[in-house]
Amino acid sequence: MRQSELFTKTRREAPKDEVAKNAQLLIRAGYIHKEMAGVYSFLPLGLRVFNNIEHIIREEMNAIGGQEVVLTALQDPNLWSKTDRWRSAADIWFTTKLSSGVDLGLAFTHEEPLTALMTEHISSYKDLPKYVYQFQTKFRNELRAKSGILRMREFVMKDLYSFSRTEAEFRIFYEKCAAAYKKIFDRSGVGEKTFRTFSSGGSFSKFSDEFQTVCESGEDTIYVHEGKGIAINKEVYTDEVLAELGVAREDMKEMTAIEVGNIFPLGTRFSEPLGLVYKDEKGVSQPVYMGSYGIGPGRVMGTIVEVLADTKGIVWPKEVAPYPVHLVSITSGNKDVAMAADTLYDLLAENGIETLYDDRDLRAGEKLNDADLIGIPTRIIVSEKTMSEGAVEVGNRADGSKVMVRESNIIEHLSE
RNA sequence: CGGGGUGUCGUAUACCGGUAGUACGCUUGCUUUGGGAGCAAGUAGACCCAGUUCGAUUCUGGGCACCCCGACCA
Repeated sequence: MRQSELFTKTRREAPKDEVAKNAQLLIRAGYIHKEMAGVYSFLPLGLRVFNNIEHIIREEMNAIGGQEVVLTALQDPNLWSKTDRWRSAADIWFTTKLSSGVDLGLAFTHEEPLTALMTEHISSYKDLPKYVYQFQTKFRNELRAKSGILRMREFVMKDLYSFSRTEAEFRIFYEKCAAAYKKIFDRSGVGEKTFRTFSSGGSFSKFSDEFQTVCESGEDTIYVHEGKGIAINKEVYTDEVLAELGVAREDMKEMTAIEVGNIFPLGTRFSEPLGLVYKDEKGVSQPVYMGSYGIGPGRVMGTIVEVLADTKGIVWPKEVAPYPVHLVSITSGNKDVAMAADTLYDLLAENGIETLYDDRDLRAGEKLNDADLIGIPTRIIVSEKTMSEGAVEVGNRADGSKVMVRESNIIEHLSE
């Protein structure tokens, strides 16, 4: 992608009404646009990052047997009445009406519709277990949207639902999914700071596991045992829980964190009222044992920015970066440099290396500052200086290191 | 939803009961060119509705929007 063609522009200053680091940097670098409080559009670079995160999640969900679907955002209140959630969740619903006057809801989660849907496909123990997931827009009427893209009113969530015969069978998948989540956060570059955290189960169950990324701008307080890698959410931080997890209060460190994912047992909370049952080996009807597993790719994106950005701008890990390589020409008005950079851009493309190419006719300072802000991991600079050495400069955004690489070796160097 | 705050060119800011200024951006020209360069000439602005006033961007009231703290958060 030639930067001269990219419709988004960087900004020197953040909008005055954005305080969250993630929003300030993502807006300045042209990744997102604020539509209104808690509602953001994703622009070309932002969408690429979002898609990369989605891709990681999709791969890991497929690897544990997930089957992808897309359910609807418009929801039938009748279904929600069966689980008694149409009214109980009223404060979070965005609701609307058909022209006939019938109430509709905009989905804020999908237990009800998916459970109801599965009754058409699950009837025998032979049909289980099954794992179904989607990336879908959720609408939540949060009383207060905040923290940029960390808490939005409209956002995409990956939600997976497991359908198992028994609690024991459910538990096996639950642990598999926890391991998959670990991989997802590792690949997203925040693995080191993300803890599986013992938490309350909200209205669904006694407990759940949240994945909490330690970060100053987090909303949650957790207690971490660094040696054992055990973390407990403040909401369930009791002597009883400490004893159960085999850790002592004095070894726990208080930290603030961002909840980037959670997994929890649903039991038969939804299968019973919605009639999702199967016949066991003896022909006896049994309710399906369910679990729920969520990650918001947008929130992961914001968290990466919060955790990894430095004073110059965003720092993307390789797998989520909008482009792996940022080619920057510093022409100083020299057409030969521009031509050499064009040639290198073509070479990279021929070798399947997706590149953001800053071919704009600007001074070096502006281009380099923009590159810092945008945060692509590898930067290649072509200038009079590098040409005189018959090489290009390859820089690392994260640690600031630079090496000169002969142009004939560049592809080999990048594929290392 | 309770409390607090803020609305001025595209962005960030200043001042003011009477002519709204600056920087960046953008346009044109010249110079410059490895860390947001210089000169010159342009471009563009008071959230909305009332009220007070000779006159309101400024004061008052209402609305709307946004931000922060709290509560809430499958």
